[in-house]
Amino acid sequence: MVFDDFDIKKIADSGQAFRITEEITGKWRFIAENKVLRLDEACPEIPEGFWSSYFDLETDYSVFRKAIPGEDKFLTAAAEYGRGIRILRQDPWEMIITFIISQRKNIPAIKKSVEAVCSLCGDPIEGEPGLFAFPTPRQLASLSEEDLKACSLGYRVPYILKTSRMVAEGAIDLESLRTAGDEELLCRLMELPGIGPKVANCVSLFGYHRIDAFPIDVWIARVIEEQYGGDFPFELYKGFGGVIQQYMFYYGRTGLNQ
DNA sequence: GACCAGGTGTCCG
DNA sequence: CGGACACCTGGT
Repeated sequence: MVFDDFDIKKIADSGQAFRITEEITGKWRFIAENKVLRLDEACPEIPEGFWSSYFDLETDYSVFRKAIPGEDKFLTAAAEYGRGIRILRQDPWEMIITFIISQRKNIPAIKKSVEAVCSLCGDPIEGEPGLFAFPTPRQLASLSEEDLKACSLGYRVPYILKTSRMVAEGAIDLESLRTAGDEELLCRLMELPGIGPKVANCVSLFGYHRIDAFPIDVWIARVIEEQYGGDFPFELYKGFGGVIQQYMFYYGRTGLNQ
């Protein structure tokens, strides 16, 4: 099985998902769409079906790590350090809003805003008092600017409202984009207000499982600059650059000094 | 109180 | 097309 390549803490800290919470030490809660899963970090039992797919358990990540040349000491270390991270299969709509929110925010602030939005207009989750599903496009589009301002969204409020309206009104069909090519997908996503190259790549990677998508944020840019003199060999990782990106990101942000 | 945080849109050369 | 700049708000 893959349990030598599945690490809840690393996944929670990898910045792909912002509704992961350590409820009690060692006991984690995941919320995705309108579903809740609780896992014990010592012996995680992942149900078949939705959650197995969510954690991408059918993929063998060791294959990706083997593509890293031994001479690349940095990436070799990063991949070992990040072993256990998986590219989650999340909902495209949730990724769009979450990563619009994420711009120029730190992780605690992102989580706070996401939870505020869910509580404000998401459906209550059955059997889970106090927990709410991620809002639908229509639910978000129905909010006022003031409602959203109360979620500490600042200048992102118009981005979120406009994007929600566009999706709710069918100006863009997130489902049909599942079959679009990677480039086409990025272009279509960037037609939405508040989505530029970085967010579009995050949505592609985490929402559409385009594991070749390679979001470049300040951390990755820093790593590429400092470790590769600004010239990263993307061609070595064609087809799964996003997995490598996750190792770089996690190591750059969590592992190196700081 | 200043400074910055997992960017984007806009303007200007 | 590249670079500079403003933008809400809270917090490694």
